[in-house]
Amino acid sequence: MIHVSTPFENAVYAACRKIPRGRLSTYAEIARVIKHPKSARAVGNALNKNPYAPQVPCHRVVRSDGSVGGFATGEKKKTAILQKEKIVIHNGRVVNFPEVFYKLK
DNA sequence: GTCGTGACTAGCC
DNA sequence: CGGCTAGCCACGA
Repeated sequence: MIHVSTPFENAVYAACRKIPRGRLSTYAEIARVIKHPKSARAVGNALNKNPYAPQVPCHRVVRSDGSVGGFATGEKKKTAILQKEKIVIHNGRVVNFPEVFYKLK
């Protein structure tokens, strides 16, 4: 039995996939786009399952305060990938956060 | 049907 | 700047 994504999760993945390389977004932003502005936490849960990885760039989603946040395979891994995408991270924080931030919708 | 948990957020000290 | 609290939503047990 394959994992069945809920409409909510599907919406999260769809929004996340729109984030271009070299840019990033936040859990709150995705939550806002999918019409669940208060569900940033639920968004994190959906990305944690993320059956579409690495098709869905869930690593390009960080916290609203600019900190990297969590990652299924480790926060460290997430940071490494983001740095590959030319995103500058220092001490677990996105240095130029407002510059690389990709506003959805 | 109820409870606990989590890759969160905004507010307050 | 850092730490703590309450509120929020979806999901599994």
